[in-house]
Amino acid sequence: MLINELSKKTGVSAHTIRFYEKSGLIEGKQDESVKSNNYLHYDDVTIEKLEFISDAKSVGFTIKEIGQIIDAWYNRKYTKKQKHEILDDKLISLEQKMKEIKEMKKQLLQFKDDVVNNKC
Amino acid sequence: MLINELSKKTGVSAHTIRFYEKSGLIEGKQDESVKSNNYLHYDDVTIEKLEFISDAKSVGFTIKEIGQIIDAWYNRKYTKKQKHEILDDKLISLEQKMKEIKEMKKQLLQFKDDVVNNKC
DNA sequence: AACAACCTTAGAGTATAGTCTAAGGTTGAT
DNA sequence: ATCAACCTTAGACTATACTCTAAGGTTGTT
Repeated sequence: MLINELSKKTGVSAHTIRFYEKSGLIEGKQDESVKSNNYLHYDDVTIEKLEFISDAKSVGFTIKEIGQIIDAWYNRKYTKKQKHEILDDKLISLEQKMKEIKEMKKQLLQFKDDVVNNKC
Repeated sequence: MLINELSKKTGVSAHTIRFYEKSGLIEGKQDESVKSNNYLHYDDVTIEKLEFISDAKSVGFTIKEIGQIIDAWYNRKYTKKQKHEILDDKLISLEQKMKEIKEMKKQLLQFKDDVVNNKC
């Protein structure tokens, strides 16, 4: 599919898709049999990747980190061991985020308590 | 205390402290008895606020959101009801973040599994 | 052939959150 | 009085992650 269709299927704008492509997160391929244009074609894996990118951004991963994860997932340039290292590293950072959120939750509940008791 | 001392006590640079002050997150006070300068003085509550800001940034809250929370905590411009609404709203967004992180964790574990089984 | 509706690249513009520099005034010790 | 070590404001600069515009080429239908 071409960029517009990919955009419609994922809800990600064509501009943003091109930005992700420049950033190395996704990759379209030219149809070798067509020489008259340089239109890029995208496959269903790219849809999966864009969905993943959206989720990964939500949890606070940067483009760079998302790139690492996608590489650990789809790319052939890493060994199994390297892939595990990358993914384990991200899993640890998720645990950290989780811990921070729990602490922030406690803090906000304390604030609510302070409001009730006129402590602020 | 003056800005440099506050910076040393919190680990937040004087530049960033000024940026937070401009953003409305914290507020120094001039010593009314001294007319020769316009040095701003900060109290211990500002230390608490800076520590809170750091934690709140870690969980992904924006400066604007952090400002709302600090206002709900310290400011007199809201009723108790309004303060609760703001804090409850942020608590809900923490729950949401937590859910997203748990899903991302599952996803990354699946990726690890795929690596093991040569599915990618 | 002409037209809409696509496609491309290059580069400018925006928002967020700092980070730094410059220019100038104040304080406190020598 | 002078000097280091503070303080101030204004504004320029940076990185991240988009978001948009311009200029030009291609495709498919009429």
